[in-house]
Amino acid sequence: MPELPEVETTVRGIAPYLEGRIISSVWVRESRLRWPVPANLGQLVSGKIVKSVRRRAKYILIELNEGCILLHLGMSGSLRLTVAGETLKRHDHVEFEIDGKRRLRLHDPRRFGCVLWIGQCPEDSPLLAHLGVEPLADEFCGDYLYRAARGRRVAVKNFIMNSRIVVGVGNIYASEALFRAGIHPIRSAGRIALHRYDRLADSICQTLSDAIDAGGTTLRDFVDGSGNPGYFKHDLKVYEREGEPCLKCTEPVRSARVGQRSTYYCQHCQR
DNA sequence: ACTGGCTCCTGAGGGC
DNA sequence: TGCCCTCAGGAGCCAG
Repeated sequence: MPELPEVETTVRGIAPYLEGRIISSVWVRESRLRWPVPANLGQLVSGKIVKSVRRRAKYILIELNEGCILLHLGMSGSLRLTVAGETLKRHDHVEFEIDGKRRLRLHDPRRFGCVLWIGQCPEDSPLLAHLGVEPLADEFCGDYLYRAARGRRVAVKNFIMNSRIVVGVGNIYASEALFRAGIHPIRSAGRIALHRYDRLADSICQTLSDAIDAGGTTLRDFVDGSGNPGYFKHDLKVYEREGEPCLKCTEPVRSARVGQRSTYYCQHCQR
């Protein structure tokens, strides 16, 4: 399931094959994604030059010489570079042809993803305008989290998964970062000291960076732009390890529902 | 202003 | 073997 590291891995993988090139054709085989793929997507982007491919939160922005393609992988999406003639798979919903040869193909079984076109500056679009800070940016630090948490009673796990506060921390990495920081996932966000937020910010940053270095986490079906899985799964300390020994203290890892999401933690190491 | 719950969707896995 | 049920999850949206 694509979280920030998976999206970053995808962007790095496809950017060299898109930037400076022309989108020659577009095929939309299934337009019923999270929001309908614009019926005139082909007209809007065909013949346009790709200026840059970048990431904001978990959105992929393909900026053209006119307008911008906004993509989201939802939870089962992946983007692959391929060539004409490669067998289409079920759920290959949208395909872009680059320079008349290479193809960029969106595969998304659960259709939680989206492919939209934005005419304005992408950061001003409603989907991006209210997003919080990037966890790998300089302004993300313990002090920022501490200030944002004043007066908040929500569980800290939900707090760090709130994209208006900080983007890109999904369910897997939220559990992992809280374990690394020694903070219990259901502790109230407003009742955590500054020095513990310093540690949490470091943990979030470190966990995400490690996952990017490993090419993302392939739990079930994630593959990067070349179709390769990620290897961070082997580095997960608590996620999906219920009943197995904590790697710090050997107590069994516990699981609980926090905000309708499965959450993993160590009762002994996290307070 | 916050917070929690609902919703979209398909495929995997378990029970019988 | 096959059917039914539950669960997984990103994030916008809405009601309280």
